[in-house]
Amino acid sequence: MGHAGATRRATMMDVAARAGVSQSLVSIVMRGAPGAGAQTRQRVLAVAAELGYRPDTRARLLRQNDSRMLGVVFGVQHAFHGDLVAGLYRAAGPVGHRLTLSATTPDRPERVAVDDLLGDRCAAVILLGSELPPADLSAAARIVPVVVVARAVRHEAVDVVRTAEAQGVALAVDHLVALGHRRIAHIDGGRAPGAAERRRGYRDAMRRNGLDGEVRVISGGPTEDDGARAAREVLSGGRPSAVTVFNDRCATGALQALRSSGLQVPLDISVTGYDDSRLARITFVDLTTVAQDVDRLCELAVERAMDRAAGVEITGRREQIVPPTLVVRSTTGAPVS
Amino acid sequence: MGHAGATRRATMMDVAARAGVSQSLVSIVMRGAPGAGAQTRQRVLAVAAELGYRPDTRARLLRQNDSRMLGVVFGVQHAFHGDLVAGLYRAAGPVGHRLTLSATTPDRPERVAVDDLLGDRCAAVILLGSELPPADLSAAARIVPVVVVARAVRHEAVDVVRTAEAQGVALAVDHLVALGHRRIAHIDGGRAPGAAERRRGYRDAMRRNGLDGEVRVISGGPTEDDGARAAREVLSGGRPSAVTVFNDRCATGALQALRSSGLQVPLDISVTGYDDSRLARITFVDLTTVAQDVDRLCELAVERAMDRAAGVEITGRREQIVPPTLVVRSTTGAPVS
DNA sequence: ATGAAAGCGCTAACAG
DNA sequence: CTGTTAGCGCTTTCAT
Repeated sequence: MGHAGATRRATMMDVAARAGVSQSLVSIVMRGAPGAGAQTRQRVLAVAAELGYRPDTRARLLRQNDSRMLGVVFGVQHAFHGDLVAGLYRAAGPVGHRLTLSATTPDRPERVAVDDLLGDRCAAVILLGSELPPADLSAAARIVPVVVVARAVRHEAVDVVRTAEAQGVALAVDHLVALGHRRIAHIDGGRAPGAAERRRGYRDAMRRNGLDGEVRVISGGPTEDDGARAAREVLSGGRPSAVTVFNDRCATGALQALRSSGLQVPLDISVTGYDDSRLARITFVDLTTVAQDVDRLCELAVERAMDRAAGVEITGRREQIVPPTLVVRSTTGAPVS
Repeated sequence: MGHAGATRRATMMDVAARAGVSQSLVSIVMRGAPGAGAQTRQRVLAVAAELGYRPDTRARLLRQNDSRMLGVVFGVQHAFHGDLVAGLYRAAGPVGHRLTLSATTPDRPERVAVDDLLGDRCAAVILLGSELPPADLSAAARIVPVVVVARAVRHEAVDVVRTAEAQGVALAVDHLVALGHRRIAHIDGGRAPGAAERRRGYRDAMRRNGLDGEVRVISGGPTEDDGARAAREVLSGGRPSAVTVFNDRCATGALQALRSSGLQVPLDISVTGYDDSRLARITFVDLTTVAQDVDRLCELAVERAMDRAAGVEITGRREQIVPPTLVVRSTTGAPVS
């Protein structure tokens, strides 16, 4: 057996008829509102279960005209976005909001994903790592409140919640300096999101530690292969005692290349990553890395989205910046020097 | 400025009033139906754009009472599910169906994700790698057609679309045998989904190749750490010349452990993975692996879901099995022997 | 080519 | 405690 096929789904009317009550009473019972007798309630619930009845969320929202629903655009093949989506569910549930997801994929550009959401009458939309051009951002923001997470977009019409990227790299540099390192290089992320700010964070931190003369940026990228390539370049130019890397994937690639050229980590060279992704936590990688505060980012994003949707007056900056933390593992140590 | 805040979203009525036509005409124009003058059409479209108007998908579906919408439950932190979701969008778009996503996360069990979808009046739901207990599966299937993808659930009420897991490992074994290997071990996935069938595929393939005596299964698991642990065990017991591993993550861990104990891959030992994940494609991993046919899996899943939703009579088995392919890269080669 | 009116499944007054 | 009624924003006859 299985599902009947083209059979109509049960409605409140069906339940009402079968339970011998009015449709409004069924409504009251289904949403647990006060105003129904205990046994009526029970009978209705029994019939509903028997019929496999589920209230139609859309009809409900349509009527209430208050969607209490947040749209989320995310890259379904982007691991960090997965962590953020999980955090958003955690943040939205307790405050009574649902999430409706719209994914970007290689064949489904962000514009399409956002468009989809706009038809869903979300109270607000949250864009993870948005790369939408300003014009599209404006267009969306005209229709619904827009909150961008984990991307430093500069747009007067949208709210932004993101990590203090520069500070993350600074934490890594300070940690290495405290261990006694001076020749600290940086493998950057090229034109990847956040790369510029992390690069700047490295430069500033080096300067702040009086290491202007030691600044050395090697061009890398977001992938393992970028890291491996960059590592080979690092070695070819008077080896530093430590290197801060754009992200964990890139750092993993660099680690691999470093080790396969005979170096010991962290004995000969220390390495830090960024993201605290699952990659970094693998026992034999065990990478010292910078962790973004996912829960905090998500809480702030949901809160801001709800406030905008409710028309709350917001004082202060549209950009909220969350500090990262350093997770020390085993790829950093004192230099032998 | 940004979004006005608690302002009401524009409706068809607003557009109609501003354009000086009836609401029905706006409806005709917005969905591109025939029956509107060219200049009227233009004026309406102009007003809609000016007002930032978007038709309400929910109201539309509610009225049409034909959702043309497929619900998808997926693990948002599961990389392979990301690939499948991308494939589902590709498959559903051309046949005029939308997707509505509901994610499982560490705090959001599959039951909750499915429940959410049931209120959305999807025509059918597609469950990726479902681990729902039979009772829950039955409950869902009573309400809406259910298609499970990438998991060999055995349930009379649901359709299944999955890869011929056993065949995948058999491809790997045959490839190794063709290269001249005989001592081929298998690092399994423990109790992970698909592990049992892949283990069986290994055993059968060995037998078919007359290598019953060489069968050796080492208990592993789905993660890199599992692979590393298993690899150390492999080495401690009379080293095989090749090993087929449960999945790419596990294989990567095994590779790492093998190499760090001084072995050359594939010179001293060949290794195969499973999944053809991004991991396998990294240049310095470059893993020979088994690829699932994502597009085919998704096409079949969407087709089946639509057929069930439309009440099409389905003859033949409820389970559709898609053959995998072997992707030969550089972790396999002839044994030195 | 255009408009009026009914109703999708539900919630929210309001009556009894 | 229970039923009646009026929409939410849209599509869809059916008139005009």
